[in-house]
Amino acid sequence: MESKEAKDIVGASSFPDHLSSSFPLQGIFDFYEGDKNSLGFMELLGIQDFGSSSFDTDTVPLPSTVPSSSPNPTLVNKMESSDLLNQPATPNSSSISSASSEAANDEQLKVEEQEEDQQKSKKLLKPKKTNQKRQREPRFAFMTKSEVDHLEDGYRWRKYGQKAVKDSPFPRSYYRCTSASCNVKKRVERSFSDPSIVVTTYEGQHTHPSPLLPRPSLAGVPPGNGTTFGMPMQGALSNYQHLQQSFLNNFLPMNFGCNGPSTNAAAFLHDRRLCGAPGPSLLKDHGLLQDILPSHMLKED
DNA sequence: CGTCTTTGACCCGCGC
DNA sequence: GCGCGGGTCAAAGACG
Repeated sequence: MESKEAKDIVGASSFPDHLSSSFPLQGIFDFYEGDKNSLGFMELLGIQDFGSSSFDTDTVPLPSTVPSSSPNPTLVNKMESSDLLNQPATPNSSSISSASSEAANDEQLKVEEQEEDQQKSKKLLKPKKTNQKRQREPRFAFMTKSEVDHLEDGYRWRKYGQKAVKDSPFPRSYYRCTSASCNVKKRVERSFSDPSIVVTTYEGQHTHPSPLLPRPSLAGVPPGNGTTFGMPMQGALSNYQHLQQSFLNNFLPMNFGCNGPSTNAAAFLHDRRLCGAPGPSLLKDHGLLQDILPSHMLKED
């Protein structure tokens, strides 16, 4: 497990014009670690939220399917074509999980019966723990330009599988959070057309703090401190709340510790998370967006 | 010895 | 129904 800590944002790139107006979710900025030879070079290329409904298995299509007409053809085309932009954006994603659990209760008996049947008919096979239709957690993917596949994110992961990806020479790795009772998974795969790009897809949200990230300064930080960065407050963006939360919960906690000066956006994103009240209520403004997007992009007139 | 990775087999959903 | 591909399981091995 390598340690990859982005030290600084050397520059926040501006968005392509065609993106800035059509895809508010995308954040493109660069992180560089001082020593690029130590695997620190990382560039966050894009963020994508998949919502929480059932999903297809290829939500992050490989660049090979994308015409290369832009500086970042994969990302651009993918983001624009993704129906995530058109979906209800699950503003009340919590209702989904509750509905799911009710459905799960409802199906419990059927499931148990099916389990019995299955075990009878497959005594020689490994008994499945459940025949329940898999309930998918909200997923959240982003692309990073990195030399390493498995980016350190502050949580401990156990690799439980690796599969070859169709039409790609690079395998996809499957990780699960090692914390008991935490059901978060992540998939890591490298882009085919641009091997320097790593696509990381998180599924679910951590139910525990980062085990690798000491937070000595947390107690000393007044709540609401996240608004002190001078970013413009914009209108509510509830559609993105779960996206932001996923991002904060899953990715940021570690690459950017909270001890250093909050001179990089990710670090102060992290501070926001730590200092603010947990939950969506924190993110009444643009939240993540206002953090990663250049301020001029947030002005929507 | 505990933890993690590897890897082949299996399960499952989906498209044809 | 069948085949394909993605996702998961779990035994075995590696490693510190």
